[in-house]
Amino acid sequence: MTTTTSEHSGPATEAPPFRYTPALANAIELAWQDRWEQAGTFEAPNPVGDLSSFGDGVDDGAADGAAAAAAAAVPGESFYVMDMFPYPSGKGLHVGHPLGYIATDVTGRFERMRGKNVLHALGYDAFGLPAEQYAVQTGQHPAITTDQNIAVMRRQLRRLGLAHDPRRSFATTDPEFVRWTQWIFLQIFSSWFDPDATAPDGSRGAARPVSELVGRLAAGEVALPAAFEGRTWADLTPREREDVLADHRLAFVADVPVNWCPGLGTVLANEEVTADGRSERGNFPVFKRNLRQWVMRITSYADRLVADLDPLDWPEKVKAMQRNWIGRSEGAHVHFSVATAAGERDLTVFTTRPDTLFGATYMVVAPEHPLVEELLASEEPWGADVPASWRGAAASGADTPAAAVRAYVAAASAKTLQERQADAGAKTGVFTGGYAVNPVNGERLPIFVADYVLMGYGTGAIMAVPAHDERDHAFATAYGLPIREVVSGSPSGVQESAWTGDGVAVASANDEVSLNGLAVAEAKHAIVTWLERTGQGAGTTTYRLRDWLFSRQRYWGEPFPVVYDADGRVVPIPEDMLPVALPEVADFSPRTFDVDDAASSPESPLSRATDWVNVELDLGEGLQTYRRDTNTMPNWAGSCWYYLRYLDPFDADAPVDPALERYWMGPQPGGARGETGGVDLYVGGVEHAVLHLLYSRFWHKVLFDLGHVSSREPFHKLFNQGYVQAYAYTDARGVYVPADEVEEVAAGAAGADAHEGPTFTWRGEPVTREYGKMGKSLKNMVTPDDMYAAYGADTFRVYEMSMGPLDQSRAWETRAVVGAQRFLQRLWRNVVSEDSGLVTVVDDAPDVATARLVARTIADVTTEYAAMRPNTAIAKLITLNNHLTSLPQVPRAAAEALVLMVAPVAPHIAEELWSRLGHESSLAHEAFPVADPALLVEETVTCVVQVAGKVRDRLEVAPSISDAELEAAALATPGVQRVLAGATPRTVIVRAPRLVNVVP
RNA sequence: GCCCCGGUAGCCCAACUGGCAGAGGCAGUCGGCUCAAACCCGACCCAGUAAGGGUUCGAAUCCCUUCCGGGGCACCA
Repeated sequence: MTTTTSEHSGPATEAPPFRYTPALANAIELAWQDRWEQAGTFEAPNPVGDLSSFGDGVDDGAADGAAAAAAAAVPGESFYVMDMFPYPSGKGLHVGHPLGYIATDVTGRFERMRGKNVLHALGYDAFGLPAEQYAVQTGQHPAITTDQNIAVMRRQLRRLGLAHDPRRSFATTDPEFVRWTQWIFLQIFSSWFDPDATAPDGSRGAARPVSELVGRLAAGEVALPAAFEGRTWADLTPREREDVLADHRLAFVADVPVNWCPGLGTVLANEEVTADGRSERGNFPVFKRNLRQWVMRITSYADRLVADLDPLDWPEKVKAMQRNWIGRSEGAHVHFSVATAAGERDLTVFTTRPDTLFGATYMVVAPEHPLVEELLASEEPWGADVPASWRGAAASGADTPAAAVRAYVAAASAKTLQERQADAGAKTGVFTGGYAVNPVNGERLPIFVADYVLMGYGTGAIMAVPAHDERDHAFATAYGLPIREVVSGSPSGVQESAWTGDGVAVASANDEVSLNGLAVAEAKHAIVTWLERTGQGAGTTTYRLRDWLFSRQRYWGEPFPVVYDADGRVVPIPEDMLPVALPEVADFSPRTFDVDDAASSPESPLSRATDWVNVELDLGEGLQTYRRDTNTMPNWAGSCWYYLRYLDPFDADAPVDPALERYWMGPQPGGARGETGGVDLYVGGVEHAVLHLLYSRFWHKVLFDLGHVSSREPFHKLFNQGYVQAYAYTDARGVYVPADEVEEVAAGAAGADAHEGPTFTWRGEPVTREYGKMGKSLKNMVTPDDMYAAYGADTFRVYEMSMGPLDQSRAWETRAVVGAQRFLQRLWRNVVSEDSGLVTVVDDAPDVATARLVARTIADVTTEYAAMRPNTAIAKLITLNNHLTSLPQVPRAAAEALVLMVAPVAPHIAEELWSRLGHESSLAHEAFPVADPALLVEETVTCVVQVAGKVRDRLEVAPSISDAELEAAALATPGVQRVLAGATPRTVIVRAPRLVNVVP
């Protein structure tokens, strides 16, 4: 293409006719975007299958590198680069949104020029709340809204010139995609976690088909649960069998304590509830309720999810957040026996400090603990020796433990999670009237109910060791309970405050075991050994991670591919009947409630589609009436596996052809993708550190265990890009004013406060500056469309990439964009005459200085691009460009190298210049320049001569100079001579060829 | 409260395993082009690295303390 234009950048200007103006930039960009699309330039060939060649008939541009590459074998080296895919919100993009997309595009284009087969595509995460809420308001089906939003977003992003393979784009709402999401769900449903199985990577404990478990149950190798004692597998009804299997399935329906959010009308996963007990979306109160819901047994994988973080090339911060969330902690279960009205009961506690067992002085159970009711059965009055403070709040006026505890439990359950956490620190509780026997010394310990112990962690019961646990210490102090030191080391005494540090065990012995004198770690080991030998406990590991609540009471999500028979037994839908599509409904909204109505229950919009819910099917048991599941999957389902579908978007037989998964994602021990395999580069915001990234790792490991994928992790390298933020301004009333109309008054200028920084005015009135998100409500939004119109996409790309390190957040500054534009204008001028439009480069060889600078730039820019530092790469390109500007004539060799190196960040202008330089095909597959090593070696280097660390002189020396020669030369310099003034140096440090330091 | 990351010219940011504090951009100043201005071209100006202490021949870089900013976790037994 050769774009000729006489358009000017503005009406009143007389710019030269071939200047690189925004108008010219736009013309070039649109033309190249069309050409790329028509030629299929960025279509990445698969090694096998329907995408192994380029779009049939569409591609006549055989001259393009992509087509040439496809004709030959697929490159052996693949590079799979991905963005966390967008939710098409319809609100419109601002200049911050494309940051990550540009970054992956730059890296992808660079790697493509390095000869790799680069796969880069973008799909849409299209199920979810905004489209549903819009549907609720307007009655328009969310599918229509979603399609419209996707179309708008596609157009906006296309204008950026992203090198995506358009054939591989999809939305999670596409029926074919939903089909495979449901298929994977059924794979998980049909699997159980066999703790004794070995995974393909050698780890212990792996997913296996449930059919294997059925075989073992039928053969009696695995015992039935206690409820079915005396019966055999063959005796059980189908419903009973399913109940047995549900205890093992990786996806199962169960009555579980869930986070119920009346304001949203749905239940939420733990990860979707904020630390202060509110919904992440909408910020509504959340209550704990027991409800029948789908759950995924992610906790089975807790160990592997922790262990496999190590080999991943991820930011340490994200790894730490995942480790923290999983919260693995090693300790012991210890059995205490409790006498109740109904007889002896076991109270098992979890502790990370079994070495402090001898220091236990009381017990605490969570208000929801099942033992509570048993303890209260007796209804006996308080014993005479029970202090008043143990009897609960005076207001309750309870004269029996049962009444006091019930009042306390009721009060605790009425609290929202938020209230419960707000009260943390103030320890409250009530004595239950019961006692537990400490297995190490037979002491009777009073059992309290207190809400500082959580039912959701460990066993929901603890042994309290006030001397060595701060929480127990606070409670013991408040309730007058004894504090007994069993680990030495407290500086101020344990009566004063708990000692949780290291020390030596004291007062910790019975007839069979003594911990006295042992350090903490040894003492733990000794007591666990004793507990295990005597059957009173065992070493164990627990996790903070909870199983994943997987159902939502919403319309716009994937339906569950199961039905229930007349007995309420879950029956999976056969694979050939997938996908299960959503029914048409009149009302898309779940029933929502008053945000504080804890007693309400969820009611899904699907439950009203009775024709759909009640269905006659033949599922191999004859025609029967079944009931469908009226929940839908959470928004995370599609994003748990979408990265596999880009590889093989049209596969009708599997979510992905295993051969393609191996080629694009397979492990490369010692190579780029390491032993884990996975996507080569995954870029997105840190906000997904635990949610999406943990869930998809879990699904991936199940697919790995079942043999569907060869990689054991989905994402080998993860990169978190920063955010683009912006200044906003408020006037005296606190109302936002348009940021682009605010004027800055320099510090020290007339009228400015000399001591403060710069001040700001809007229409002459002072305004206050604040910093934060970009958005319409703050009147500081700048859109990509604004940038295309004012500068063109290339300038916008260069500016975004040059603002600073990719992983840092940065402030948008529109007035600084002109720097990027000047760079590209100068680049243009170095190749093309602004007056005639003709190419001005000459074929003469570059002078030595230019050749060296070109070589140096190639070497540096290659390093910077490869390390994802486009900001420093651009700085070096600008340096070379400025050097070429200073030459009377630009040599072709230098210009071509520069154009190729600019291509990843500013692809349109680079293609245009490349074309004008006489090349017929796109530079997208052109080899990235390689520096001539001979030119990288400096002829002379500057050696710094220091005396006592201060620079006193400089020498121009050969890089190969020896230490001795250099030392002699340095000592002879006038600078050294002057400072030393005849004295003999004590030491001379020589770091040839760069530095000599003389120590006088 | 605990943990992590950061603080370098007016602003955004560079500086390889410790070795000349400056690559690049914005803003500013001066000059060229111009009737003039903008654009453009050329040149210039600009910090001793948040503060203090330590290690070292030598510290922006390593260690300690403090301050400031950003983020994560927070009754997890």
